[in-house]
Amino acid sequence: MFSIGELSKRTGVKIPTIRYYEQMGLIDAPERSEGNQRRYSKEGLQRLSFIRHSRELGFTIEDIKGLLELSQHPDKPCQDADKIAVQRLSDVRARIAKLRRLERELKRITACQADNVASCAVIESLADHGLCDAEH
Amino acid sequence: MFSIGELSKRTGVKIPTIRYYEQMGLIDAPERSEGNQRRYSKEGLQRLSFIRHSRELGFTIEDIKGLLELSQHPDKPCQDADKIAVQRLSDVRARIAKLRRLERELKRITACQADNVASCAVIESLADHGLCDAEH
DNA sequence: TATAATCCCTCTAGCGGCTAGAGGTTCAAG
DNA sequence: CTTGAACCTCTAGCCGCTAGAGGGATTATA
Repeated sequence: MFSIGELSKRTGVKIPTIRYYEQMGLIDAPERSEGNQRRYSKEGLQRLSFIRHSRELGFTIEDIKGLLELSQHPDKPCQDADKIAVQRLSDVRARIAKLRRLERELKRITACQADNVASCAVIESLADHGLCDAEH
Repeated sequence: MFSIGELSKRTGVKIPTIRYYEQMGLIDAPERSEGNQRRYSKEGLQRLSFIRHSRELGFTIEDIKGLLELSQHPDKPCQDADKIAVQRLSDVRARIAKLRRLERELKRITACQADNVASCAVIESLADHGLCDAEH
């Protein structure tokens, strides 16, 4: 049995966030001590680790609800889980592509050699979209 | 003189967002028509374009306030602007690196061949952090 | 056993950057 | 002059937390 603080340390999820997940229905309300403090079991720990890992991979709370639901039913086909993950993968790839374009432009912009704002490439580039190398 | 709708069309910034920027102090409150509707000048258009472009590059509202402030004072040194942009560049690079790690892991995960959840790689990988290829 | 330090509780509000909707007013075309 | 689109203000909601107030519980030490 862990207190919320211990659970937090073991999973790396902050205390208010754990309570938030409980509120959102991601984790079940755990047992309580006599003094009304939360007491978690090993299963609670595992479930929270699952959630944390999923969040790190960028799944939304709603995604995770679906994934958790699935993981509770090992006999079901896993296409749903796969679909969620594939969707995430394409999100991630799109974001990478977008950030790469930004990187290119920022790199160009920050090669500013001027002394004052009047001829500063940073300001100039922001002011005039037409100066950009690429669509973004 | 543009109405807010025209300004929106020309800049691609949605109407409520323009009003939001005004509220946040990013753009000055414009003149009004007799019937109290906003009327923008060319400068308003330029300023909003600047803002939009900056937002696309991921600068925060606060960053943009600083950049706009600078752009109003062409005689100032431009190191401040450069500093903001360099900071953004390193943010962007960090995010790209993180997303690349996620991509790798998601790619591995989504190569799921199983029929049911019990042996589904997606669920499995999320459940056990130890299975990950990389730190994230 | 007393007490202090640390933990935990609930509740409410705030963050950034918008977005949506209600309920009403103004503008421009025909 | 009428109609319909565009505009106005105001409030509340989105996500995923995070912070703080004002209190009670638990635990380590004296």
